[in-house]
Parts: sequence; structure tokens; C-alpha cells
Amino acid sequence: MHSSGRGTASLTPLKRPFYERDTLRVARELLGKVLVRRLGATLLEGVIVEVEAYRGYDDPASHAYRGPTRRNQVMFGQPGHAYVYFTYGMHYCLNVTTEPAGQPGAVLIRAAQPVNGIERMKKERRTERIKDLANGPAKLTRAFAVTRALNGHDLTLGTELFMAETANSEPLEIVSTRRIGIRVGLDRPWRFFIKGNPFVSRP
DNA sequence: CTAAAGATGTCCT
DNA sequence: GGACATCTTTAGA
Repeated sequence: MHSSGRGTASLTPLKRPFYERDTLRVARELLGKVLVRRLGATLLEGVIVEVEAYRGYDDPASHAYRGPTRRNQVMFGQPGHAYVYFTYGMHYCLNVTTEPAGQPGAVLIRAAQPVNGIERMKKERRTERIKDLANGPAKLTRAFAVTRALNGHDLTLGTELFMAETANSEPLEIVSTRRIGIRVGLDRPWRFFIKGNPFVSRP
């Protein structure tokens, strides 16, 4: 048995119906799921521990609030696709699209607990501290080598990037707070994280 | 066309 | 707690 741990057999990609629902519900249920990135023979895995919901049609903080543009068009398409955008001149952020096609919505993946491929993540992030590998949306994309090339990628295929079901389904204690780094929509407590998890970006 | 802000991270004090 | 890097997108003249 190789020291990297579990094999790939147990990684079942989440299917379309999971994503084709209300954004808030998808956001909550993504907690505890596994983010999987395949880089050739290397497999990176992390448990999603922090997310934020951006429900396009009634959420002034959403990129999609003012209608479709070239950047946000994937938010209006089929659910279960990656929405990757570039910001602050240097960072990428990863979202998964939600809601039925034509209705915009996305969940920002803000933090993950690394469980496999940790040595590769350390190289990508240029740090040895496991806690700091993916405890923030731009740190996470760096650790998992997610760039604009994956924008629009179908997450149900189980290929380069996908979300996977977890073996254990014990109920999680979820905390909700206002979202981070936005100036509008602060009245909505649409940031969700696993209570007490040390890999969240902020408690 | 020009300008300013941005779903951030890092380093500094 | 604050400055700053760095460039795409979007709003406004």
C-alpha cells in the first residue's frame, strides 16, 4: 500500500441534480464533500470546510446580479460547472454553478482540509504549513492548481476537477456568518463553514 | 477611452 | 491593523 493513502475507487463525482437546486442548499451540502483535482498521475484531495453562496438573481453581491457578461456567463449556464474568475490582478477563485440553466447561481469554495497530494500542494503554495495550504479562496486555487483554463469545466465528468461524495455521512455542525470581502449584501448570512474546523480561513 | 474597484494574500509595523 | 502588488472587468465620460 502506497503511503499516499486511499485510492481513487471511492471517489464518486457528485451528479447534476445535486447542483441543480437552490444555491443556499447546495452551499450547505458541499461542506464535508471532497474537492478532487487530477494532475496526470497525481491526485489532490481536500475536504471542503468553508463556502459562500452567491445567488445571482436576488443577491447584489453576486457577479451575476446585473445580468450576463463574458466573465459571468457560466453562472447562467448548466449547473455543476466550474466558474473560475481572476481578481486583484493575481488571484483565481473557484465556484461551482448552481440552480437550473438560465438561472444564475454559484458557490465559492473558500477553504479545504488537505487529505491527499499534500506534498504537491506544498510545492504549489511554496509553504510547508498544511494549515495554510488552502484556508482561503485564492490559496485553495493555488494549492489545487486551478486556473482560468478550468472555467466552464463540467464537474460531473470526474476528470480533471470534480466534487466527490464522502464515505461517512455523519451530520456536521455548520456555522453561518456574513460573507467576506464584499461591500453589499452584508445582511445575508451566506458564508457557511464547519464549526471548529481549523482549516477555515477565519473563525 | 479612462478610471476605479475588486468574492485576496503577504509582508510590514 | 495597514500598505501594496497587479490586471481584468465594469461603469461612466
